[in-house]
Amino acid sequence: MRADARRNYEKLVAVATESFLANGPDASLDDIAKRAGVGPGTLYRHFPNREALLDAVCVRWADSVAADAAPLLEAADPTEALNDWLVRLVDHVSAFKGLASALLLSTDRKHDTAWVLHHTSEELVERAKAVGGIRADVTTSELMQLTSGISYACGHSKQAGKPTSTPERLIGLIMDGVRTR
Amino acid sequence: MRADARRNYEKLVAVATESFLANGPDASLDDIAKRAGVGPGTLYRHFPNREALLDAVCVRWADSVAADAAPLLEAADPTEALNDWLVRLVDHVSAFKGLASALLLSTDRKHDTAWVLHHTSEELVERAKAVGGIRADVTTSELMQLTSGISYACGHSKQAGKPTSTPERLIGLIMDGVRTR
DNA sequence: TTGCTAAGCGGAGACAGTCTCCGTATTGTT
DNA sequence: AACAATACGGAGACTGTCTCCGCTTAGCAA
Repeated sequence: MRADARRNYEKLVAVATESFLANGPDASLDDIAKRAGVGPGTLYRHFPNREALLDAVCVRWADSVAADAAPLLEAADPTEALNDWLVRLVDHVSAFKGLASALLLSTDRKHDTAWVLHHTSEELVERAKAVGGIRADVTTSELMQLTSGISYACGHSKQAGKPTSTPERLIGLIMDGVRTR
Repeated sequence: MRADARRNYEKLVAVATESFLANGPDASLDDIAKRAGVGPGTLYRHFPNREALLDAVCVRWADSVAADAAPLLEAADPTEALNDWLVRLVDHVSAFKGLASALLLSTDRKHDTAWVLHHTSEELVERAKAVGGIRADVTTSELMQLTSGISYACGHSKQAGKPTSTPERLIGLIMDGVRTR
């Protein structure tokens, strides 16, 4: 890859992140190109469609989120650690304006980013199961579905200006159904 | 309202329902107008923007869903009735391609449609609480948030072709956290 | 250095969708 | 039958997506 190509690629991802965050996932691509100081042609060569650009943006995001889990993996109480992780996940996805909620639903090993999140979650789930903290019949995918759903719901009811229950509370309800007793 | 105006209004809602179902919430409005045999101007006078048309479509839908709850209100086991209702709600929202998921998040009395759904749910929740079937600290809004989240997650993971847990299962998990014991 | 070439750039423009304006047509009433 | 008031609908301005292709530039080899 030529140096100028790499430069433009980086710049585009950076600008796109900013713009998606500010204007939601429908931000104008031509506008992103302009802000990055390149023509639309350049943007579309690097990222054939909106999805691809969104993906690239999410990749960077997901890595930083997954890094967040490291301390939780060594926590004394794995069940509480799992609880914390799910709350953080909701917070992160919300902060990212739902751009990434699709990633939580993926179990695709080929899609690196999604896999990182799924895998990280799985480790925490397994640790909690190992100490008998949560039911053995609950799968990581199920928790991811519920978590992404909560992110969605929190994001959208907040957007509508409604008084909304906190992510902590909703994750808490889920965990109440999942914890052994 | 003039007779021709009413006719066009009805036709537009009917065609829009069909088109949104077929093409998702981004279906072309000019195309809907054309199919309804009217000009774009007519569509936009009746419905100043996409949101308004979507709303009108959802109104009809929500009424039919709420009607579905009638028998459940008299069920012998209110807790199971609530469980059933939530599952149906997810099914309905999914069948409606998520067009209406926003409605579940609203607690707005002024928005008739959303209110019908919220109110119906509330009755079922209250009945379940009355017999001590579910925790008193759980609110209808919280259940609606979780339910709409599940609809979202099921819809999107299905769309991505992933093996996905059933709505019954996920609602079941929620109910496990909410039931008294 | 210089010159070459593949890789990359970016703008013009085709296309599709949203929404508005306003002259024309239709309705329902007197 | 005539006349308001109401409603219609198409032309077109505007915005955004995405493609095509002539031009530019980086990187390499002599």
